[in-house]
Amino acid sequence: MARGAYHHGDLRQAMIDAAEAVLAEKGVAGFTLRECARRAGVSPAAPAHHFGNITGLLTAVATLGFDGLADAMDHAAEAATEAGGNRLRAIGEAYVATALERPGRFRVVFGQRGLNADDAEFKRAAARAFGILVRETQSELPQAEVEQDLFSRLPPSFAGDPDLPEILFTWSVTHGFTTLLLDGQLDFLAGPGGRVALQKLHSEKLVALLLTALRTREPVR
Amino acid sequence: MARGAYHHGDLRQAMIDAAEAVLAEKGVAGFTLRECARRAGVSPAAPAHHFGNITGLLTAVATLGFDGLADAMDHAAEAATEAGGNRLRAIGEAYVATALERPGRFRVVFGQRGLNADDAEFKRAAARAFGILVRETQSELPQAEVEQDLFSRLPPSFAGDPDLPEILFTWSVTHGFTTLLLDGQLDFLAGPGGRVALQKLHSEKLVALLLTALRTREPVR
DNA sequence: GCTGTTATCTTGACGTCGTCAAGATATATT
DNA sequence: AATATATCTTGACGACGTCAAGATAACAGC
Repeated sequence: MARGAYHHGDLRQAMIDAAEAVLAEKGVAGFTLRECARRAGVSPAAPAHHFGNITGLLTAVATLGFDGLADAMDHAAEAATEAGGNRLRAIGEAYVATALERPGRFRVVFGQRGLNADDAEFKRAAARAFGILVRETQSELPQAEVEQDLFSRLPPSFAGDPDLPEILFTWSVTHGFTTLLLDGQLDFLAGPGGRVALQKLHSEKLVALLLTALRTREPVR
Repeated sequence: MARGAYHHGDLRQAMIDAAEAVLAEKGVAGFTLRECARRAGVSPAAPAHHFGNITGLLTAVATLGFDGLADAMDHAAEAATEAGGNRLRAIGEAYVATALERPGRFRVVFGQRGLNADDAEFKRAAARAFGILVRETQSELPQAEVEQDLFSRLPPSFAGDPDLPEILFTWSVTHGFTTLLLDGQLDFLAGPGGRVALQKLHSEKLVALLLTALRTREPVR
């Protein structure tokens, strides 16, 4: 018998599914715990045993969001290697695509509704996603003699790392574009189906600019 | 007698001040209309006449947010020219600094609480801020023969513009870093006073990478 | 300066929200 | 079979956004 299969069957999973659906439909602003419970067919107080409160539910969704990003990036990088493509471009595209595919998750991960940042699973997923970004950014840097064990000493104290600027640069470009696109800030630039067109612009042009910056590595004043 | 000075004096401004204070203290998640009304010393229904509903109030704050960004960028660019500095670096620094100074405004502008995107003032402020970014990014591009009237045909239909990738690249880097910093995603990288240190990293390193990419303008595969 | 009009704010109420305490019910354990 | 534990319901509480109706203050026309 499956764990958690009592009255409902698997309320924990049902609540997460409902939460993702509500988030995708109504966004973070329109998200309510009661509606998720309603969709799962239980009373409003039922989820408390599984998640504590609404923050716990959102943290669970955010954990899935980080793991989804990490899975997509890992898979994309591997596929790029097999196809002879660039790995960093692949993970950038995967980042944007994953956010567009499951906007509910992404909005929770980087949204303003409170999360439980102390949650162990959440921290693990976040560190994993960031680790992939670190690894792929470093492998794109011109200096070949980069210490390979840098990833392994994550997460404690990344500050002072010589590659930190480039890592944050990569994340900023990718995350910034994704956020602007997903939040509709770029909608005025494009007509119908505009987000897909902008997504194409990202993978064809913005990633090229990113790679240029990383490979040049010359101080500019 | 000042416009809007009836019973309260100037409820519209008082509500906006209260909203910014609440946003700065409790973030977007903890924001309520009733608390703002309480701080302004009026009943919960009073603001309706000035803003319609809570979305109207947030839209007013967001308008201030865009105008604040535009003011800061404009001022920084002018100061940079006088001091012999780089204008695009200056507006990037101003973007980050403004967000850190008034996180409440920034969180509303780019947050998940609903805004009224049709509001005329809001659209004007948004177009103004974006226009500055467009202008300064273009002036950094190597091709000197850029059509100078490009800014003036904002906002309708920016799509298809040859410089759009670079413009979005600049915005993505700047906005992405600001968002990650303000939302605490980078807190694990730095100790106490870490945000200021990361802010310094941005202006010293990330902007340099951005300028490198813009000035090179070579397709990278 | 008085009166009517308009703008502003209060009052009271409605439905919904998150959460809690207490009780009911089904599974697990012994 | 009896007990313990996990799960869910019920009922309630205060707080929320918003609305309709009424009160109050400022303005406008004469």
